[in-house]
Amino acid sequence: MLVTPVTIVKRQELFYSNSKMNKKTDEILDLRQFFPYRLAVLEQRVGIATSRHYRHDFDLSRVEWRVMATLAMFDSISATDICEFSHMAKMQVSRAIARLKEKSLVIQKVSESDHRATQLSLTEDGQKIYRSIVPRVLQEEQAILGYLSASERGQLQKIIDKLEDALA
Amino acid sequence: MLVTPVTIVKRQELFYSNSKMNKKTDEILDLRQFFPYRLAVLEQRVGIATSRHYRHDFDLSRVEWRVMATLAMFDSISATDICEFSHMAKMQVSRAIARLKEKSLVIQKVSESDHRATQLSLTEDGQKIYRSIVPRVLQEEQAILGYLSASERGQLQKIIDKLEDALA
DNA sequence: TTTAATTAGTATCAAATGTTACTATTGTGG
DNA sequence: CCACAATAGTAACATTTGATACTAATTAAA
Repeated sequence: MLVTPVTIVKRQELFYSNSKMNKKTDEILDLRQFFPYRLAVLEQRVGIATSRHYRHDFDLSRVEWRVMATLAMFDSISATDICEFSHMAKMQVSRAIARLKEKSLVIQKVSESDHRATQLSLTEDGQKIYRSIVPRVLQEEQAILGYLSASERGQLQKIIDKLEDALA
Repeated sequence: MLVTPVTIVKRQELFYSNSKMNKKTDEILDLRQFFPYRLAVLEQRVGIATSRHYRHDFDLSRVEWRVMATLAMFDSISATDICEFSHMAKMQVSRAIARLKEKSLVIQKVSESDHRATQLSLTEDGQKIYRSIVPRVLQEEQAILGYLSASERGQLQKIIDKLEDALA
């Protein structure tokens, strides 16, 4: 069981304030209030809760799921487009496609207009699996967001929008 | 360059509303509005921005950094306590400790009271490096949060609190 | 006590991931 | 045209990560 931290620096002001951040440099950082850390912990938990629905039951990795979710949004799309759309590196996407082809969930054919590129799409099986996953992850999302009030959900969306714009 | 999605389901209501989530199941999920996905993308960016300050300049992995940050908060602590406090698996922590010992940033000695357990602490060098990192990551945090208004930062903190309580 | 069950930490092996470089194809400047 | 740069996708290698199982030590149970 964990004892009490030696020195917990009060960082409420830091988190809240926008002031010029020149506090003493040799202070102890309280990880539990450090935004990047909190975000990482939260993301991990949300990711675990969500990925159950495709990993456990359909043996899909997160990258594979994202590729499928991207393909479902487009008629036919190249691997590079998937990278751009889904914010993943091309090697990740390439490998995910390879596995999805093995599982016959995705078809890949050389593009007519550019013989370097390929056109990808979900197979019937791929679509079927996709359609079974969607309501489940949506329900999971709603379960999680359900812990927030309606106005908090609005705030959250706006905040994520802002941060993404800023960090893009 | 990416073409327009075939069918973008309007999911604003879903994201905002708390309603009973029985929409048609065979809809297309718009990844870009799906909370777990957005959170993952955001977390990745924040993580990259933050980790620059210890990875690039001190060759520390994220886990190593977290172990150090945890050690800095306690006089002397066991590996298991680090796991519990920092939300990491024990194998991750064990490996991070091994590397930190190689770098002479951490000392590990067998606990007096329990000869299975160990007591860990930062070395002088470890403390020195820690103290150089803290102001940098704090500044990075502030730069990121600086894109939000003061009230938004407050909202964000409250929202993370709520979600973490719920998902714990 | 002696035995069984639990715990702390690590070793080991398989799987996933990152990095670099390669092949094939297309675009571009002379 | 032709040489050269840029692009799409993959291969190959090194490194990291995850899962399992193991050793040693402690606790609980009979």
